[in-house]
Amino acid sequence: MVLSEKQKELIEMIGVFHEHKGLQPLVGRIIGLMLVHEDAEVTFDEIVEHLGVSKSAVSNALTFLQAKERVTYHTKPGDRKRYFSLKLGDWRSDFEKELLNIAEIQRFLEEVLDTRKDKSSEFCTKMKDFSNFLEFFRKEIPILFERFKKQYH
Amino acid sequence: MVLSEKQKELIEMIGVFHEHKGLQPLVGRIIGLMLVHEDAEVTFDEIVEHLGVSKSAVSNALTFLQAKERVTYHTKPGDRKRYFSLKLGDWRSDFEKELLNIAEIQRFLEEVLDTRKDKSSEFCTKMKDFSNFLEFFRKEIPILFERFKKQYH
DNA sequence: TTTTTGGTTCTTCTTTTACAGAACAAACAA
DNA sequence: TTGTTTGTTCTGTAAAAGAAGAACCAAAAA
Repeated sequence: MVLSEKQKELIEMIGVFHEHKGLQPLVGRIIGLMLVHEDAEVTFDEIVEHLGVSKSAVSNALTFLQAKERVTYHTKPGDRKRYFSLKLGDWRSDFEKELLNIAEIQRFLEEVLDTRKDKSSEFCTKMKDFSNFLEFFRKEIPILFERFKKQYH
Repeated sequence: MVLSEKQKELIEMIGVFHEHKGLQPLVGRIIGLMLVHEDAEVTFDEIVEHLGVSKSAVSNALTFLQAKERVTYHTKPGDRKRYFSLKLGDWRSDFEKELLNIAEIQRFLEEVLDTRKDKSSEFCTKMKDFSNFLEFFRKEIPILFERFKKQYH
């Protein structure tokens, strides 16, 4: 398959987006390539060629993506190549995990509040306020997912 | 002020938490120090001493935190020191921005869907499903914040 | 005026990241 | 058997990150 300019551009944009989330550049671009690839799956060689990187870099990136359960591969009879693709099936739980994770700061806030003597200060009130919201948020997220499921299926 | 073991531990934990979000180590620890500090505000020197880092590192970290509007300082009459503290007042909009930002991937998903020929494939269906959820999510987040405000105030 | 305080900027150093390239290995093919 | 395909692992390295230390500067104090 040959990539159009538009596709190459999308790969870069998706790559940068994932870089901002702390993933290494190549990892984000592999995700981009898998998303735009017409077969929705790519071989090891295709990654090497389309992204112009070394085999070792690709091997490490794929190992990482599989460890994080973002990618799997399957094989085809009479073909030794692996066909790597995104585990898009899990987007729901992945996204939920991500949301709950950013709310993890609540645990630290509560611990900090425990250690503070000025419980009724404006500072503590604001922290408590935020902590309460995060608690609320963590309870509401699963409900939000449920509502979506019912509404759209 | 002298920090207890518990407080030092909290600073480290809060530091690591922020490192995972892509902030540089010292920045996360400064946030931790400001959270546990009994005055809820720290001077430049206190940061240098409590965290055992150089003045230049502290200067750069504080510049960064102020640019990101996470920190401000005020001064006291007859005292040349700056008292730096967290801008905790904005937690609500900050957190909302963070949530909407992680939903930004939807934009790319829609663009990818545009370029794909296999619109009715399982792959595209799942992407569209995710994209729909993200749209739903982005609309619901502000509502969630509103509900919290009413419920707890 | 000179000195001190509080902080910034510039240069340098160390460590880590992200990748390249070559050697290697396992499975299959000839 | 020998060679080929499909990756993996090991070693090296350029570049960037993160911070140290010294020089520097502006405002206030002496």
